Amino acid sequence: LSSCNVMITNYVKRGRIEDARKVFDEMPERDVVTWTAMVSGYSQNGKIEEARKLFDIMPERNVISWTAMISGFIQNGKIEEAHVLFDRMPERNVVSWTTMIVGYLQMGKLEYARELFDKMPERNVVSWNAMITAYARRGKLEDACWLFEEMPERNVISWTSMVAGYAQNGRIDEACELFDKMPERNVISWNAMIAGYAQNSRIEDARRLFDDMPERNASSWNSIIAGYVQNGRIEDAQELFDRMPGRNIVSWTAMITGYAQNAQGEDALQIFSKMQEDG
RNA sequence: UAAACACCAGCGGA
Repeated sequence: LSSCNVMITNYVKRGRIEDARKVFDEMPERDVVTWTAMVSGYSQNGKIEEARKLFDIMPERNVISWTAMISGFIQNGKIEEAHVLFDRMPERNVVSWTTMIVGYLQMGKLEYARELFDKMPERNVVSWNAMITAYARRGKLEDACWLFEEMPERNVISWTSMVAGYAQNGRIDEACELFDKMPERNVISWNAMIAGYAQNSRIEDARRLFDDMPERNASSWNSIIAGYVQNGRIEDAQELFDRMPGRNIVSWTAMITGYAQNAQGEDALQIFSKMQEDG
């Protein structure tokens, strides 16, 4: 039973919902985890009606099943349906509340989300982070900051959200100050800071951070490359591009548009053919 | 083994 559940989970993760369904159909017995995994799987693959169908006929539901269904509606832009279920569910936990709040935040209804946040019986670090991120993204940095200071504990996501918020709103020095104070950083924190510098024409600062990073992913490389491209430093971009391990479609496109914008149509075309050779 | 949060990385789409 649980090995079938694992298979379903793995298929869903890889977007192979039909295969998941096959396993589901052939199982001799199913438990609430099985059903919930399928509901979640259909939701994540945009098949919300199918998810709802299963949800309605599943023999038993727990708070996770309800929340999964709510999350499905939200992911598919149906906030009202989500709220109806939220009101109807027999018990709600902190995840249910936070899911609902995120739904409203994604729709830009910050005031209403905040009401729910204030009303919820208990909050955890994810609830706080969701609010902070939404405020920060929309430039309400004072609100974000207030919550950030108010929250009982902060994790790397809380810090990164604040840094990204300042960086995205052009308050790059405040972002930097916060970044320096971070108790721990991961590659996403570094990337947020690098993108902030690159976007504010502080490409040298971006480069310095990039060189100091303990580890880099494709996003790190592409951010710095794009930064050079945007500042017309196509040779520097090219140099990094050549050194970059595991170039992806984003890297290639950045370079091609870089050459195109610099009226070097020939080079752009050359890169394009190289990309095709590379597969 | 099932539900919620952070990097406006390039181009494009509605």
